[in-house]
Amino acid sequence: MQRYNPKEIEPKWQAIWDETGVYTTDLQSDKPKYLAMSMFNYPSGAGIHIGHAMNYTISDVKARFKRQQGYESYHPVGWDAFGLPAENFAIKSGVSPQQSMATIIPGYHKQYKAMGWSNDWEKEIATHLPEYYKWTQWIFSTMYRNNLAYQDIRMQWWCTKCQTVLANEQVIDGKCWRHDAPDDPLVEKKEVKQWFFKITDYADELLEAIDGLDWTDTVKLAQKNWIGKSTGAEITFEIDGSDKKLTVFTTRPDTLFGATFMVVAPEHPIVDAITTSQHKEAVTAYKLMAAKKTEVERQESKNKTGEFTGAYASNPLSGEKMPIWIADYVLAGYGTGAIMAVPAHDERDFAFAKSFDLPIRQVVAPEGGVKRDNEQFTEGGSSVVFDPKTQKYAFLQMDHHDKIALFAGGRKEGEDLHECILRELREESGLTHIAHYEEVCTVYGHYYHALKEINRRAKATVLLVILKDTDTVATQLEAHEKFHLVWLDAGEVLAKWKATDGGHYDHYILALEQAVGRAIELGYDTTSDPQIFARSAIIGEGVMVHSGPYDGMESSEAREKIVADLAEKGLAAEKVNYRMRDWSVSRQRYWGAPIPIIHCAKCGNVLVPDEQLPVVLPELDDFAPSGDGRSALARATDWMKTECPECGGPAERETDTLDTYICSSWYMYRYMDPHNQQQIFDPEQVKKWEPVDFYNGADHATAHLLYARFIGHLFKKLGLVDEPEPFKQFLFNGKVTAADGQMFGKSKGNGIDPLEIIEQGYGADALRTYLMFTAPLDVWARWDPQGVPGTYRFLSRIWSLVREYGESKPVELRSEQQQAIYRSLHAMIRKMTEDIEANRYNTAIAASMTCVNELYKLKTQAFGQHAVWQEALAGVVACIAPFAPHISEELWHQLGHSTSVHRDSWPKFDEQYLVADMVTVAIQVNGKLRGTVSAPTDSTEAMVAKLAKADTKVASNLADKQVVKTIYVPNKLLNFVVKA
RNA sequence: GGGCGAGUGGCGGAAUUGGUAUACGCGGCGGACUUAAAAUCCGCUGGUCUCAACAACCUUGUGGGUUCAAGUCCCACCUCGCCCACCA
Repeated sequence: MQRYNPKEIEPKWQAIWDETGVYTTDLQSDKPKYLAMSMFNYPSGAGIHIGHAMNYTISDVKARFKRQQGYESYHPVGWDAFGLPAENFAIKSGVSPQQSMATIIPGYHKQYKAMGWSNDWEKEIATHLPEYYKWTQWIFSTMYRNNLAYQDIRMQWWCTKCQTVLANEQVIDGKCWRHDAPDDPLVEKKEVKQWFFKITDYADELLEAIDGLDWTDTVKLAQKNWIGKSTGAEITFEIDGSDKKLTVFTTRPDTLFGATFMVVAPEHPIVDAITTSQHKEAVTAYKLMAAKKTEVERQESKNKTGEFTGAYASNPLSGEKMPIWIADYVLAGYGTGAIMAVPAHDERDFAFAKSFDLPIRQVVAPEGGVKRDNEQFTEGGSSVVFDPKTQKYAFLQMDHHDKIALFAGGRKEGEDLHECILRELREESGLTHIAHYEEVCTVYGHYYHALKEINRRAKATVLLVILKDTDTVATQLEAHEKFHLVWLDAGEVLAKWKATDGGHYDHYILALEQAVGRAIELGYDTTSDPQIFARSAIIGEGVMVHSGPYDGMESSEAREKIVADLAEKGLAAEKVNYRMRDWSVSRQRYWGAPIPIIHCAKCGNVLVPDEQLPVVLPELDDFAPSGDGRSALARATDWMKTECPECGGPAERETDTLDTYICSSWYMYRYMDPHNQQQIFDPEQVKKWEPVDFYNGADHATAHLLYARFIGHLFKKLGLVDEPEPFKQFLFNGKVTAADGQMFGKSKGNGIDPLEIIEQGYGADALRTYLMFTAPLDVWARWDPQGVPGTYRFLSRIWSLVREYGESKPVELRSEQQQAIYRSLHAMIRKMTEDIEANRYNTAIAASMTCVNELYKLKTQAFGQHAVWQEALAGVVACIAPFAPHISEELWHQLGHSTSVHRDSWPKFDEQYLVADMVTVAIQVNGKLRGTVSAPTDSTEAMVAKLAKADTKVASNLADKQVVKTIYVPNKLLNFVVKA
């Protein structure tokens, strides 16, 4: 018998598929459509690697499955050809990127075909070809005409040695990627005029549409985070001795009374106007320093830096004077570039206040304990008491159990709060010799007063009390107060409280942390762990304190009330902010689509008329940036000099090119009408084919997906599409790593070359099947050198089975033999149909393996030419065809078919073959498996119970015991609940 | 620091969503075929105890809980991975 030899059959069928156009999609077809694709490839000299093999096989399987199911299925192919790597290669080698692409891309054709991917090559696209980028430019023009494109000056990285602008990814550890030696200069920032798309206009609708997408959850979350919507308010502050006002954005207007200073970004325009002459020098120096700082430096320095401007703002509610500082932790590009600093409730403000010794005032009191009915409100305080000599804290311990509490009590009518707390301490502990005390925080707590039998809600001010000595006077405990004084480490008590669930001690824990943290700061406590007890900002909701008329309100309520009150005076307004910025679309680079703008001295920026598109990228000899911040195009004088489309006078072309993200943000639409010369695409045709049914990639690709969605939403507004979302389903698939879990990489030299695996004789089919089988698609797969031989063996078994069948003689099959074959076949068809649909390729393949194993067993009974065997083998071949297209096509033909297995061949499963006469029912005693019985399908409980009791093992477990009840799940299990 | 996710045999991973844990594959062991090897085919393969079998008990990161029944649900903890990271 002829052996399974992929080296023979794979090239054979690849050639036949090419000739017959099996994978050519009829975009006008009346069949239901299906469009499956992976993110298109960036062509480089390296060719495809194992990651590509994974990505494209995933969408190929999906496309093939649908094609076999009778869909007009389309698996398009294209090249994301513009971009930096090709340009850098051109600069180094002197070969134009146009020429490199012309040699590289045909190389990919061979590799894609060797993998057996069912691409439609008639509709191939490439973003660097004028016929494509004509429409990329048209998108720019469309943005411009719809007031969605504008020019602005932004800071850009600049390498003084290269005399060129750098992209973010070219800045490595603060230095230029080509000049990173120790004596090379740090990159600088330079102001550059750039083009932007106003994607922020679409922020809200792009955010809202996310929930309706059938995408991997983490990717949806990444989209949301990128957009970064936050709701809050803008509040306006008056500045002392100036008619200028300072507006800030905050999500916590409720903490306004806790604002103790203001911070503005160093680049904020107000800085120069308000800085007093005394502080001018220092502020200017700080601004310079901040401008030079790289991102890395900013992140390295954990300590907050800043400079006082000498100016003061007034708190619009309390009238309090607050110093205005500048600091680079406030970003010019977000909100208004200025904040009100609330150190008690914001980590960054807290750190800043500590650095510069600015006041910290708590205004939100967290609430702990469990809320109960009919609570009585009390006001009072607690004390955290420390003895520096023994380095221990004093607590109360209940006489009868080990509950530990702070000293606490309610305030009497007319009593001073601090007096009250110290009085309670004296009465409960007898401690009176106090060296120092101060307020550390205020908390609210719910508790049950066991002796008075009432529920309480208490507002407690917490004092840190430092003792002179531990001498005591007699305690004055009331009859019900049965507790005594104990000295403990703060860490022990904290651990104990934290271990108690239910949140009963939450407010105590906070009070203890704050108090101990303060004792450490003051230098009294030298033994508690400063990591655990570091004082920090109090984040979250609570009850308002130290906030004048808002005291006692819930913070969420105060938030609205304060904004409303200020709004009446025109000093505040609700405001939504987005983290997302407008899309910077211009690059001072050669290898991209030229921006279709002409600069005229008389008319300003003028759009190149649509009929003059494309603005063709001229071929040059030198592709390096021109040194003045412009691309190499600035040296292409003939190209650059043109006339103004409006006045006909002399004018210059824009020398910036478009960000490659634009090219990739609309390519899916071009796939649907790739050869259109008249328009970007025919809207009617796209409306038939949109959206992409299945899209996958091994990256969150947050920016790419967001930009593509933006284009979709814009096209919807323009009436070019019906569906604003371009990708219906997106699967974020895992990558392939080395066997040891390390990433594959050129530098590591551990790469796996898919073509080499194919060449070794295992073939593309075994490789494809292995990649889809080894792990769920969203899990990172580890490369197992034994894996491909394993799937090769599986395919060989199918091969042998079909070949043996072909050489066999006719046989008779008994009805139960036929049934057994059918049951096995249809179980596989059902499982594979469902699993491939749901992207569970690994279990789909497992189902086909199970079926093949069963057929091997059945084969020993009776094997030979018979309609049932013929059907079973054809079914197996058809079902593995999406994974292993070559072998299945070969065997399909060997089984007598004359048309391709890859169209309209997917078998349907029939439930009738899956219903068994007998089922295995598990028998449990008290939930433990004690045996199984074989019973007719849909047996009654009584019938199964009878069978079960006949089982010796079950019977022995039931002996001497009384059956209390039974649980019966038909066709599944019977559970006897017994007691001795 | 914040967010998300995951811990199941020697390994990659299954488990119809609360109902027989370890499907399928890899690896390992044994057998058949062969002069022999490779290839192929068949069988066994979670642990403890045991020469072996039977039986029993244990087992889904750890500890508790809910339930007739928990890998699956709830609470706490441990470990790992990923993404974001001064966004007010």
